[in-house]
Amino acid sequence: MDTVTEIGPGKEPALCAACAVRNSSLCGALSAEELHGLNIISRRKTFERGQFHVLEGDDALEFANVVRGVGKLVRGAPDGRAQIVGLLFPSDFIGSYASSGDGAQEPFSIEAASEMELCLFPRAQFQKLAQEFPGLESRLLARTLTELQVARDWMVLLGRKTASEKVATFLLHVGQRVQNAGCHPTEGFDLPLSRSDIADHTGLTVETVSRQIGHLRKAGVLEMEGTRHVRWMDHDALSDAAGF
Amino acid sequence: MDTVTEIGPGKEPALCAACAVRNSSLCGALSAEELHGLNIISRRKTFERGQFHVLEGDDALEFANVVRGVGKLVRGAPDGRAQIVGLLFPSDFIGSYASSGDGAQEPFSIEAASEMELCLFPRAQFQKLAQEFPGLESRLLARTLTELQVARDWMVLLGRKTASEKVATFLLHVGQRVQNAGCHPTEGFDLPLSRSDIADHTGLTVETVSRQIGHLRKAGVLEMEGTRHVRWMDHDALSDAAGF
DNA sequence: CGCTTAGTTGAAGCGAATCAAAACTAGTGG
DNA sequence: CCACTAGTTTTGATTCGCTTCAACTAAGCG
Repeated sequence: MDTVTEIGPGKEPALCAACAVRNSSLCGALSAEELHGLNIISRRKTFERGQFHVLEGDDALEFANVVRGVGKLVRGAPDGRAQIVGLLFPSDFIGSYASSGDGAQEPFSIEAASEMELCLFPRAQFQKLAQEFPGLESRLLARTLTELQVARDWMVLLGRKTASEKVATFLLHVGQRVQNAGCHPTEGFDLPLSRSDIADHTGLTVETVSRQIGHLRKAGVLEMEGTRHVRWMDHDALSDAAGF
Repeated sequence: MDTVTEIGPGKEPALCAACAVRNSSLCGALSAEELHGLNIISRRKTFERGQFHVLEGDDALEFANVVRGVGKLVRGAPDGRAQIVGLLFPSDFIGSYASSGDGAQEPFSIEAASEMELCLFPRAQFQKLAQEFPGLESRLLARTLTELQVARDWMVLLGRKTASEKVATFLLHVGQRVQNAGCHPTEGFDLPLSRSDIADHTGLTVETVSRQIGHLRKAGVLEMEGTRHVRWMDHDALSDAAGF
């Protein structure tokens, strides 16, 4: 549960042109020249489950793309309460990019939910690139708008949905995201989050999450193998259970 | 409770250079030339309390700036449950601007919480302007990032705060926003939202909101005149009650 | 002044949290 | 391979905070 400075294969030179998330990430729209600019300033870093990329309140020094794995954006209270305000999947961009202003603070911690690989860009250098290539900023705006939409959708869940609706919605969303990443539509997937993470994302407790998953299984909406693998989901029934 | 097509003073020509929110809004960073471009395409429209600017699912045809009053971003469920996912104060920008893609749908309804005046820009024309003047897009990005931060902060409230913390936090936030707009720091203000709106924003019921405000008053944290006017707040005590 | 809507207050019920413990998993070392 | 430990998930019993339902009060408006 500590910040990682150097792990696994450690720093690796980035090879943007051959990158796994090249097309779906921010980098997708860049020309060869622009891509080269990114290539020079980027480096790879791997995180094991539970390790932090940044901590709430740290100085923001880097931007990043998720290359592999799943991450959590966590806001924590001193008394132990925690809320996951967003999930990070491959090709997602990390960091509150604003063209002006440096000395920014990280608004939440970023923790690896599974083994996770990031492609890091030093803040100042990335900002300079973004000013040279306005296409980068456009794409950042589009991504930020999507994130805002996702966040507001989740606000509806947190404010107005019941426990069972929350869990059903969560499974539906994660199922979609995971399957998009893997590109195989209907054969099950591994949940990237623990029960405790699901609780912190849905505003529930571990016990309630566990019970609600149990209900969905008994109702035949869902079939699981172990605690993490979802074998299949009745998408329509789950969609009903998710409730609007 | 219907969409308004033409009301009050109705369409007015915009006079950007003399606009009340000229400096704090998106328009603040524009040159005389750019401002002129906006001036030509914009028009003013006034909404009475309860009237809608757009409805969830409508085609998105316009962007706007809030000039006066307060608005609500509302997502509603068929069964009557509603969640306010954001508030609009003077100088706030309205509309999910993405440089590409037209045919967008409004993701939520926008309703006037008090009398409200907007400065409207036709979608296509505004997009063209934004492409000509990249400074506009930069500022849009900065604003969108702020909104995202606000939304995520609110997720923490919805997911993990108690009823009394929610209400205290709400009062603190609205107090700040209203006083920023008016620029008088410590002499009380009018709540722009009804109890029912507060409930829909905090994920509570009207009754609970009412009771919690009552508690805060009895505790001497807050003094009110009627149901809408806050005479003064013990900022420190309220901040404690808001809880992190 | 009566009518309608908004806000407050009280009593009862319920959904999710809390508390407690058992079942299961995964990792470690003998 | 199994015993041991630590962590996660499930299950059960109980409690509590908020909702629901209902009545009442205050405020706005013809």
